[in-house]
Amino acid sequence: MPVPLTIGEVARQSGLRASAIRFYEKTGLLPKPARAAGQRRYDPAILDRLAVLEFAKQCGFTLDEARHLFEDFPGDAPLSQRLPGIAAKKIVQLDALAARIAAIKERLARAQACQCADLQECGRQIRRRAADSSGSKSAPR
Amino acid sequence: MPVPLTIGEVARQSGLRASAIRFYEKTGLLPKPARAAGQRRYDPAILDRLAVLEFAKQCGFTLDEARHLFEDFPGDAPLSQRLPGIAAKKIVQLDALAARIAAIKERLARAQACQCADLQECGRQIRRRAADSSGSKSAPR
DNA sequence: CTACAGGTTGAAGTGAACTTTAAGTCAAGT
DNA sequence: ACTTGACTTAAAGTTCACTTCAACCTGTAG
Repeated sequence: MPVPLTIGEVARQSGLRASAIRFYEKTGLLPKPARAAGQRRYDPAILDRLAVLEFAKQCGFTLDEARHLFEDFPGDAPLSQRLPGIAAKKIVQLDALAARIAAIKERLARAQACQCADLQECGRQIRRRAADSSGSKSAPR
Repeated sequence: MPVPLTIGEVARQSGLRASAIRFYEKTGLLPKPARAAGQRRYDPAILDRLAVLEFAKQCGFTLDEARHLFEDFPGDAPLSQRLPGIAAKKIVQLDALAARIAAIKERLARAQACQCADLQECGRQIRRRAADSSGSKSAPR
């Protein structure tokens, strides 16, 4: 029988706040632990579970997505079995985000080097470019 | 005298909702326009201003940052004069974000290919790696 | 016995960027 | 006169991931 942890000890060891742990439990991300005199007592394995949750959060999953990561699979399936479907979508999103970042850097560089006489002209040029790129794609006949 | 636009027309032409335009005005991002019978009447130049605002938003500036972009400089200075200070910081942020994205993709790929027997082992390995990379950097003596 | 550290709860608050709602005004068309 | 559509306002609601609050309970130390 592993030594049970109080919520405060789990918080210390995981780096989370106790309030976050309670919140995760309330929203179904964590199972309800045993109680001693009304207080939560956690199996140390909770720390592994929280690590997986942190991993998911750091990968940009919402808590809702993380819940699916836990719920939609048989009890102890490893990440290699859980991840494929959801991770593929996430990677597409990440690639899109990376592309956007590159585009933003380009736009910032351009704007910094603009030759406009005043701010209104900057606005006009931005509008012109927006109209160009959304209106007709490359070759109007 | 340019033809004044109602808020609805500005909304149509800018792609924003009227509520957003009112919100921007309330929070000081847009000047208070003239009124006719209580209704806002905009100089079409507002569209250029909104374009600059959209540009700033798309570059990842918060509305607060955008406000500074407008306020901290003499009336009509072009972006080339407004941008340098704030854009440099933003580019650093963007580079950091791009690096994080790359790191996330790597972590996702790793996790998809993990050899763990069960989810708890995944958690253990994540914890081990986290401890490794934060605890001692590269070479403990 | 009392103080105290830590735990418990539900409800409300946070911040960003808006949207929605309710109730009202106004000018033009029929 | 009446209806319609677009506008006006302040206030409250939305989403996400929590935190903070107020009021309470419990085991241990002195």
